[in-house]
Amino acid sequence: MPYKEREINKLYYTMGEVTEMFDVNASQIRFYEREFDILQPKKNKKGNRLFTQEDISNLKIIFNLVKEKGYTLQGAREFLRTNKNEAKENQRVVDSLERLKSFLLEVRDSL
Amino acid sequence: MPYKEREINKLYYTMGEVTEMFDVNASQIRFYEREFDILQPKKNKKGNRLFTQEDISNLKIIFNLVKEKGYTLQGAREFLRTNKNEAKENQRVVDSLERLKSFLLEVRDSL
DNA sequence: AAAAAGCATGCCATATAAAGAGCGCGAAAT
DNA sequence: ATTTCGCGCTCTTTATATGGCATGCTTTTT
Repeated sequence: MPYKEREINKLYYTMGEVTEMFDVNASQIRFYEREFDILQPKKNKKGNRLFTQEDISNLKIIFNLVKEKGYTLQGAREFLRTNKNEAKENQRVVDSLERLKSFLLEVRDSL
Repeated sequence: MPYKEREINKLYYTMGEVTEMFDVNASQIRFYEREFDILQPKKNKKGNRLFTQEDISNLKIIFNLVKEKGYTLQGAREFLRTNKNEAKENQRVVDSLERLKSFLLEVRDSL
């Protein structure tokens, strides 16, 4: 009989659990769900939300950005969006700078 | 048209210059002055504001945080309190790159 | 069965934040 | 002397963010 961490690795959290966890009310969670694409909890046949660990994690990030860091919802959205593509963006910047460098060398040589 | 990092910097900027520089209206600048301790432009005998280079620099940082990054004023205040030096340095780099960019654009157009 | 609890959607109300607008005044410039 | 600019002040407006309610449907409890 293998050891299972059922409590810790819960599959799904209910709306009530989530509101208690973050000490907010349900309408705010639903509101955030509308505001942030990354929040997409599953729903059961009845329609009740089933928040995954991933959803909880995303909510933590969002609440941190908004409540601790002082981002607007808009700002938090953009932050999340650009952090997702962080690697891509870095590469893009590097490429851009490389092109810039060779251009500068050309300019210098033409003077 | 040589590229110069350093520009001849004015000692003081008037309210009109500042509002045009940031494309905002005066009440917002005055508002920010109340909201951010860091903003303390001098005033002449008449009471008109004399914005120093330092004030401009601080305004740039604030506008970047609020308009680009999506911070609330409250969030920007806290950010500045703990990251003022880093923010300054970042802004310095950004300014430098933007001057470089416009220089490059001029070069391109002159070809 | 009846009552209560939990959650759904949808709409409206509220609070605060952020920005803009109007005004009368005065100094300086044209 | 008229215009321009900016002052402080106050009032409004707009946007953001959150809360709350009405109603209805299941599930759980009494």
